[in-house]
Amino acid sequence: MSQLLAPTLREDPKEAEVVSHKLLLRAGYIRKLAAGIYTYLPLGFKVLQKVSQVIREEMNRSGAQEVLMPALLPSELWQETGRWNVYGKELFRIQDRHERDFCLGPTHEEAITELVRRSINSYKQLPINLYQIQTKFRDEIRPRFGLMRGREFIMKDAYSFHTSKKDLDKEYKNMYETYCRIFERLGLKYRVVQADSGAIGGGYSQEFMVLADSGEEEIFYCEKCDYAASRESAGVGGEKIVEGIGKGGDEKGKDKVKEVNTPGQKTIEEVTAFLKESPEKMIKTLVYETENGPVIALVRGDHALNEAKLKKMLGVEDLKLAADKVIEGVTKAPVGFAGPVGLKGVKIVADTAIPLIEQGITGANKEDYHLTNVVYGRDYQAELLGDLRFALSSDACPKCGQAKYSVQRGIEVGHIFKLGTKYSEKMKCVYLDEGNKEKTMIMGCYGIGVGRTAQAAIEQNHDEDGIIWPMPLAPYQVAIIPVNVGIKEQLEAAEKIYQDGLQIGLDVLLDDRDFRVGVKLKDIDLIGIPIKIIVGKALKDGQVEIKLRKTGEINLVEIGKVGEWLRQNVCS
RNA sequence: CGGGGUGUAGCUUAGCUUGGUAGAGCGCCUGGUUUGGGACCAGGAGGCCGUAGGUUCAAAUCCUAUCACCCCGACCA
Repeated sequence: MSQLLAPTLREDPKEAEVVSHKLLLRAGYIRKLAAGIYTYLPLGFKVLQKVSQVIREEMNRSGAQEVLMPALLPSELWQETGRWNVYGKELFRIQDRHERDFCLGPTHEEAITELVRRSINSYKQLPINLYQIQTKFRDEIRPRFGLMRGREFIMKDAYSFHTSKKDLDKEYKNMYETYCRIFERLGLKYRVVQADSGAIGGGYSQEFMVLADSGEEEIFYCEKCDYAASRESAGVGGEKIVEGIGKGGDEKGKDKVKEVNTPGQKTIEEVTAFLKESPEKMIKTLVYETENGPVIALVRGDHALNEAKLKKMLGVEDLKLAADKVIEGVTKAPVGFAGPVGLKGVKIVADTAIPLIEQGITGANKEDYHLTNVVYGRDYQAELLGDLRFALSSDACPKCGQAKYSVQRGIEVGHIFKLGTKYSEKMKCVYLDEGNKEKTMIMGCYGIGVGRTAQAAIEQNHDEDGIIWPMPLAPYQVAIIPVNVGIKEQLEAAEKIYQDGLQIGLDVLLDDRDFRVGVKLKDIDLIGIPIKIIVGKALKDGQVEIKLRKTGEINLVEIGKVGEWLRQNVCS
């Protein structure tokens, strides 16, 4: 240890905000080179290797084959799939001396598809699952929290190729189980959630979330059944799509629409305050632009529209809130007074909560006026009805109908996708089937953030003294601490135990630094080594102390039996 | 990209309002005393005060620009 580069810090570096980041820095695991770009010091690198090793073993066990692809990728491949243009600013682009375009790979669908289409042409060679553990590059809008969101980070990515949807389903399930084994072996508390597949695209996808309060995402899950989803994709249960309403029969006893003057009152807050009404009665009218023209989306005043859901409902690629000009064009009124009543020639869609508003309030499409007593079906009608809003914890589970969601934050450490033919089609990744027919391969893709997983583990396992590594992740499982290296017997005994530990095949660290014990113990605790073997006073009785980081439990063990103790307590 | 904030020694920072050429704690080096949970004494090394320009007799301090980093929002493993 006296030679190990593990520069521990007594104070928190000010660049860090979350505990896991502070601890990685303080305990000498990583050092920052630039925003979102880190050097892994010996300890940090060792932890990465531990994570990688578990991943590797489980992936291999599941039949996947390891490869290593280039990080530097030619633009041509990305042109083929169209992602050269779609990926946007997040892609690190560079040119070589001949001014040819390249990028630093943020993910490798193109590269792997290129490989497979060139080397596989028969159904007999399928299915196949190839993976790599490699550095990825993404020019993140905002790198943060150390390894949580870097611009350069290490990821395991796997890609599978199949002849049928059914075969993909089978491999997807296989990977799902593999991931469960990986995160269980790493000793992490996690949950699997339904996810939005985002830019990588394709169909079905699930995220593996490590539970932690500092997580960037909210997980909505049901305590009754196994339903869990990200905030992005959590469904809203309990509200039936109301078909019956609106064919003219249901407005008995309801007042006529009334126009009210609301000078300058534009936002939901302003209008509700002005009219002394609650936001649940408001029909929020949002104008969006899509590649198929403008669309009006309606959600309740106290709900937030989920653009991902809207996109899916409309089946469009491009979606953004309309510019003021467009809104004025559609509603013939200044921004802030839009409403669905009387609008013609524009597609209107609504959240399922909308028809349930008995007598709503909404913009009059006329400056400084709103309408009250608006009734769905009598005064306006949506072309499509569906779940369009972000779920709230008060919403019901869409799967079993349980009345309330539970919400907890989590860190996304793994993501599995059924890609389908999104890439293979564009890149003509085909094979010949039994009938000598050319078919497009069906793909799946499976990622794990390696550094992120390590950091997430710290987030879950630490105390005020530092990190408490789960055994499989610890850079060293055991630290041997001679209390005073000046005392020959202590140092020699420690060295002997060190050698024994190595022999058993453990990662052992000998703290031979000429410091006071207090300093050494503090450092080892900060670093998070699960087991300390303290060689000190008890040596004269032929004993050493074995102390557990997690519980503080101390065992006095005879020096000759240390090897046996370790075999029993660490190796198993 | 928008909003907020910070740049002074390896780390944490004082000084900036009210200009006069930099101070502390920790760490590091030397010697000594210590030695079971971040010891003590003595001595020492280390900073063109983020960078560039300007104002001034004089700038860490005032002004302008620029860069870097951190935090909050829209994106993602």
